[in-house]
Amino acid sequence: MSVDLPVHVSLAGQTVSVLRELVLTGEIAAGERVNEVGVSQRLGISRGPLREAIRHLASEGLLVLTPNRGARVPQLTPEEVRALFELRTALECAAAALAAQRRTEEDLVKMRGAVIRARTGLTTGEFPYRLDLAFHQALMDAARSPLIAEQVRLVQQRVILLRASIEVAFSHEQASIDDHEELITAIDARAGDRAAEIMSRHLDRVRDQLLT
Amino acid sequence: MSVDLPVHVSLAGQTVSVLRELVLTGEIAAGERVNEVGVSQRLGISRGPLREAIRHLASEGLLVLTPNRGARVPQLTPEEVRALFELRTALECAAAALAAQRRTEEDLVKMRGAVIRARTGLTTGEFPYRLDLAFHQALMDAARSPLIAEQVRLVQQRVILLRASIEVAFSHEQASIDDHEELITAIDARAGDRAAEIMSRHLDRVRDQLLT
DNA sequence: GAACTGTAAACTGTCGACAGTTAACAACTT
DNA sequence: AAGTTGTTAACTGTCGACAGTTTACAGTTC
Repeated sequence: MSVDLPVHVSLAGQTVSVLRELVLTGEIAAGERVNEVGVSQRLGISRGPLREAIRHLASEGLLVLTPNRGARVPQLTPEEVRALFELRTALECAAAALAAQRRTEEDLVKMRGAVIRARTGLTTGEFPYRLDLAFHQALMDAARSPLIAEQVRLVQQRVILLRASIEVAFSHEQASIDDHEELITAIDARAGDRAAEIMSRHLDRVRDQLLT
Repeated sequence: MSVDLPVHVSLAGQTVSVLRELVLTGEIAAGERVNEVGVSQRLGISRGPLREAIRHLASEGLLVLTPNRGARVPQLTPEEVRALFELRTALECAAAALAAQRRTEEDLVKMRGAVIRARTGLTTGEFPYRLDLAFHQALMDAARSPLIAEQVRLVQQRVILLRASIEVAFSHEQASIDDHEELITAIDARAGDRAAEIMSRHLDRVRDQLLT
């Protein structure tokens, strides 16, 4: 009988979570440098675990390292944003196609639920991108491809980093939800190619929103 | 006038290269554990930089970490190999389609050169996968998508890790090169969809070779 | 002889200090 | 006043040592 309780998480592991939140919420702004001694003292730990956390986030693309000059939060150029979305499109289109092959009825229920919550959330003024992510997450679950899912998660994180400094218009959110419904229809019909196409158009639109 | 000379590379950075080679060549076998004190002494460095290198390779999937139990070289199950190739297919099919859009005449020359070297290399008995990689590299260059290229590099590394303990038959190499020539034809014709299809079939075959 | 318990060795996680590099500022020169 | 050089402060890179955890083994019990 295994009661998985006081899982001792290393300081480095905890620090990864803390730092990630600081970066994603914009508390550490884009372009800002991460001072090792300063942050380690502020967190009450030594530099070792903090360094590990910094390196970890750098490997996720949430920080960029410069030799002898430490880490800073990246501010992407439009060209880099386009490259990021080429990667995202490759991954999520493939996932959409796989989801069309592998989805169960339960997967469809979850995806529809995410869309409904997004529609109601639009009016109640919840964080829109959280609701958007919930749908994409449900779709990834349906695709049943753990490695693609992990890479999608990493890319989406970097997109959130972009959004930290951008306001997205209401009409755009509306259009995204419409895309999601189209996607569900295609995945329901097991039309993989069409699902991939819709996803591609969807992500092109999202990218252009972020580039304005 | 910039003369890029004694670029001081950190110990951690050098160690990443050294360790990566040890893992990819199979000098550290699959399943084997990486002892921090042992390896650091063997390399003549302290545990700090080695730890950073280990974490780095872990983020690339070349090592797996277990809390309080260090790092070992992963030995993938057939299921994990399939998942890895789903990711690879997503990335390389997208790259093939992009290459069909963006390739220049120079790109085509380089890809053809890679195929020719592969054919001659087959008889002279060079490392086959090196020649295979050269083609895929040329294709990635033609796609001009730096982030996809980086991810492809990481996935291919993990495939090399698999190959470290597998012998590939001659006929399989032959079939791969044929696929490559088909790919060049499609990319030459700017037929993105067909290029993606060929790549998909190609990778399915490679995967099945590795799973035997 | 098999299963359990307690102890010791080996290893990972963390810390504080020192060394080397970079960047900013002040003083000096033209 | 602008440019250059020298100095200093801040920060990253590296190291060795200590603390806590895991694992292996010996001893004990049934």
